Amino acid sequence: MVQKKSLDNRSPGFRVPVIPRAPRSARKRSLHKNTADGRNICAIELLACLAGKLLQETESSASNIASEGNDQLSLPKNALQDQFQGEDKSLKSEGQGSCEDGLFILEQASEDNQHKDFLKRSPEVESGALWDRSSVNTNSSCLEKENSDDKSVIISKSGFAVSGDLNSDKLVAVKEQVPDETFLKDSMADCAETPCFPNAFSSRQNIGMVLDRKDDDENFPRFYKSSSTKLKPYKPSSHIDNGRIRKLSTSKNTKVAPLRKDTEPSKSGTGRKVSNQKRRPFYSRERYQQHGFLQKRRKVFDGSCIVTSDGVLSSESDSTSHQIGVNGETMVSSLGLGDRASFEAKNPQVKISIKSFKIPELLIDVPETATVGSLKRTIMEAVTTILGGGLHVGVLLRGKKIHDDNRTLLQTGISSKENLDTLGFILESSLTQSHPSSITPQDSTCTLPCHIPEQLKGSLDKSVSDSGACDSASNPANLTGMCNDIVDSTHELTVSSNTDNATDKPLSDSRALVPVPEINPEPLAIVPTNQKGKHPELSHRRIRRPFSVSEVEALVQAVEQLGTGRWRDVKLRAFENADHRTYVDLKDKWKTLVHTASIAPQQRRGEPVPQDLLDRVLSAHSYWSQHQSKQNGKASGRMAQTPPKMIKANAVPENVITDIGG
DNA sequence: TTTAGGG
DNA sequence: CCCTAAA
Repeated sequence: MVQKKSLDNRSPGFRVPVIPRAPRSARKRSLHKNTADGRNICAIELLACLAGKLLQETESSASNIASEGNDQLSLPKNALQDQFQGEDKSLKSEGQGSCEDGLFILEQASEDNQHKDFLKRSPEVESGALWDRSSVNTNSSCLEKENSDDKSVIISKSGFAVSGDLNSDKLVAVKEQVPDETFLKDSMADCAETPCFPNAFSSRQNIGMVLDRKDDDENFPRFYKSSSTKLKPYKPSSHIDNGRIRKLSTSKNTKVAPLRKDTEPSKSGTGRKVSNQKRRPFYSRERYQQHGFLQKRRKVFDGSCIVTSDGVLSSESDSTSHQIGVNGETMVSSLGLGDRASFEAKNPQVKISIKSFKIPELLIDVPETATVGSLKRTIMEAVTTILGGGLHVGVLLRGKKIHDDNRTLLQTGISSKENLDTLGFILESSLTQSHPSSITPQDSTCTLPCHIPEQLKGSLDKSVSDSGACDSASNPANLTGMCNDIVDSTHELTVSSNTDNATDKPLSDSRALVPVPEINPEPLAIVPTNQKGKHPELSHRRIRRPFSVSEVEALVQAVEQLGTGRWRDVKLRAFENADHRTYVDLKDKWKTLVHTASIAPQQRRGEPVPQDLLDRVLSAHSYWSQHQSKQNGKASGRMAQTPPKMIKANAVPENVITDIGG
């Protein structure tokens, strides 16, 4: 996108990068929502768990569909209804709500076989199509109402959105009514050989990504409280009109994006406001959240098949080992009830089943005119970037992080049943400078292991606070609803270069990503469904968006030519279309660039900036320091006389320090 | 609004 | 990135 401005032909221009959200900048804002949320999560997961069991039960009795790796668990309508009754009801009704409630309905008229087949070996697996499908399937299995010819699946964007009435306790109770483990075990045995899911889902950690929109604080509460309505992904017109949106969006840079494609570039403005008025790339926020999306799937584990709802529940068939279900950020485990004796006798093994990992929050910025296809790719890029950017796993036991990597599981207590229940894993971004803040044990707001790591909280908070920024973009429907065929050729959203570095390795893992929910092929008008403006004061800090190398390049070039002190011009010149970059940002960036260039490479952080660029930074910096850019610029109107780069390069020998990096 | 700097 | 004093 962006980069319309020709940078003198010399600059390759830059593209607005898709930057994975760096947890590092997690701002701890109010945590008010967290507590409640955390509870709900548990409730949700519990319910999901229940559903899983029920499902299992139903399934087994109804003959095994396991014939060929069908990952789609179908759950007879009745079963669900009966079991959930009230909850179900509320759920459904909620599901019918507008997208604001985070629920979508998926009309899916396909046969299991198709899906199975698809999942098994679809060439699209790599393209992201899998995401769509898997999402569908995954979700389908959660709450699926099966009809003779078509199914309606209620999907929760942000997890199992059961009614707000449910609380942990209640759920716990419910859970206990579920068929015993043995039963489950048996029923699951049938599908033991079934490749429950594509490779990605079985042997390696599953990564679930929840694309969700958190428009504003209201969302959380609303999400649970729900009330009414019919289902539809979104209503293009039922909400605020564009004008309204725009108005609302102007307050802060990171607000809602206008739908319209608009108009011509505003001639003068460059500041945030102006930017907003101009075409503003819709600001999307995909965040994974701890709501724990309802993803139930089967897993084959040494002949046993575990059905879990995000790790809430897992059963083991192998008495000599433990199986631990991992769930997203936090994972829950349950130790089989098998006899311990034989277990200890042998060389005990701790089996850990990671149901899914949620990837850190993603922030994607794409133009309104971007196609769904490109959006998909963008997301994929972002995801791979995150994965490749250096993720490491953190192990939590009883809410505490285990730092000693050399200790054995036995030593750390991970092998003991009691502890397994409190075992958790968390993905942490290496990009995050933040020291893995140890999770506070007190976090366990709920009875069950539903620890919410600080980081998570942070991001949650952030999302909440950033609320305004999100919007439609995250509307799942927009993300995956469309088919890939539309693979467009518009490169508007080419992902930034900074993804390059990391794309390699993770690529292969991309399959493991389990995006989530979504769907509903509908026009993707990006409709900011929420009207914010609620708590302006909560207004947020803009999300951190590291400059990509190309951006830096563009900046450097512009400064070389314009000099420092003319940020507005720089902005206009090189970042006119980068609405999220204000001249202040550019100025700040330059500031940091200068600093970066002055320090040893080892001290630098973040995506490394090519040394040559840094050299240019120093050159330009020193040059303009002596040449009062302002004066020159104004006076000559053109700085031809004071050619930046080249001249400096030669004139300023200091630059030669290049390799040293300062 | 834009700069310039400190936070 | 944010916040602001100044210009």
